[in-house]
Amino acid sequence: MLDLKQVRQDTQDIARRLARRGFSFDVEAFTELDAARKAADVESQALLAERKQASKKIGELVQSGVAVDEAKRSVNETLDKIASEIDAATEKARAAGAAIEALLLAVPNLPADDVPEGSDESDNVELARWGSAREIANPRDHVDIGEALGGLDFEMASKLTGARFTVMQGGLARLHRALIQFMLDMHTNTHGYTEVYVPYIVNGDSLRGTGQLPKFGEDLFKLHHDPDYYLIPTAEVPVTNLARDRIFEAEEMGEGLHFVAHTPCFRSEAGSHGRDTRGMIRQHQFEKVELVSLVPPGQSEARLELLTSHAEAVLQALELPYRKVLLCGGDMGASARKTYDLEVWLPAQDTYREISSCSDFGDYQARRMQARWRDPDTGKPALLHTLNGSGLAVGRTLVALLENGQQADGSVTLPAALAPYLGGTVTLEP
RNA sequence: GGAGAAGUGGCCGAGUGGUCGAAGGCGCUCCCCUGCUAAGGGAGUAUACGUUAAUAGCGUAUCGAGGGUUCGAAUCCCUCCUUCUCCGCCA
Repeated sequence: MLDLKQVRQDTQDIARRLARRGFSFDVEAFTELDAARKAADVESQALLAERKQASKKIGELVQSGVAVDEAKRSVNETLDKIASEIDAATEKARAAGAAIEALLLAVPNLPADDVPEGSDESDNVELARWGSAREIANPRDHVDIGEALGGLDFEMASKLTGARFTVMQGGLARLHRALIQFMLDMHTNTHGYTEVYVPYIVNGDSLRGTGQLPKFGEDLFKLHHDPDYYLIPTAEVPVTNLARDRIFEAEEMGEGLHFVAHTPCFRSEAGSHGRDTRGMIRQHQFEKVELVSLVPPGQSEARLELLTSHAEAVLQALELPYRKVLLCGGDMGASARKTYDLEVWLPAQDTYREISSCSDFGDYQARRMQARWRDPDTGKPALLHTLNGSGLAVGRTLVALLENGQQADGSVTLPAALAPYLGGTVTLEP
């Protein structure tokens, strides 16, 4: 969330900047709530101070030998007067504080200055293209290719569970697993990330930390458990929350903490919009290799470029044509202040589709989860900056490899980089 | 799942109803001393909110979380969470 102090100070400016991402910030409502909170705060604090003084006085008298009843009598007047007011005043202050908190939690992050204005994906800006699509006459989509290979079965999955799930077997299941290993190895061996294994089920605090709650609960699979448990929608949640309520020393922070994790991701919203009903583009369950960076403030902009390049390196190694897109304000996730999407070329769809999303969150998530480090210059705890990006979405990578590697004879040719992970072969035969 | 023990500041660790935001130690910062190294002396060292020009003062809150008792709670009571030990179960 945003810094309450900053919002209070630069209210108009904040509202103007939020408007660039299509969020209308109710300045009047905020100002009113904040004033009410302040008034309630001052009132309850004054009453508490009064009671504290009176109690202290009783304590002093008792210590000096005065009987307790006697001591109480001497300050009774004050206490009687305020006893009834304190409950009401503190409750009022608590409610007013909660109201501000709720309002603030619903406000998205301020977009970075270079984020283009716009309301939806049509206002996104294409920055670069890499690779060139191979000419494929009458390209088949991954569903046809996968079923022809005998490795992709959506009907079986719907029998086991329902719509929006996949069963893979044989060479495809192996390719799927190989992709995960390949990505993890690249990020740990050449990009310097630390691999972590994390829970796939998280609590509400973690989801509030990264911003999925309170606003986007309908996108989550919630378990029957008390207290509330949720299946993770992305590894971003457990991995970023590794820093929740922590203060890192400058030495352990170094140039930043960089984690990579492979996890399944569970999304309930997928499918409710009727988009991508065919194939494994949009599933309730999919695998992702996720990059998460926690860096000292001021370093997140540079880190975003680096992190994005790490995701690009996977696409390049897999020889998949893609483009890099800068999201406009209206298309970004609420917590992000700047996001690059990497979109891979899908011949059958004759278009680029998102395969990675890399975002800089500034201190927005860190403030929610109180992820801090001890700033060596001041000696004081200061909020970290957080980033994450997919490196890559595994299911969609598989789709892209099938569609881009398809041959006229029904086989699929895979990039050489995968050979070590596939027992030396780079061809999938029907 | 059962039985016990414990959760205090960056860390360790005192504190069972009163002036305790909290002794002491470690770590850290500044100063002094010391011709190296090591050691020594002194001062300071939580966070949030409010007030303020102020990162100065002052006020309020915070001792796992939430309730309760009390004029007053780190301290007493209740519920929950977590950790540890033992038992059960289990990949």
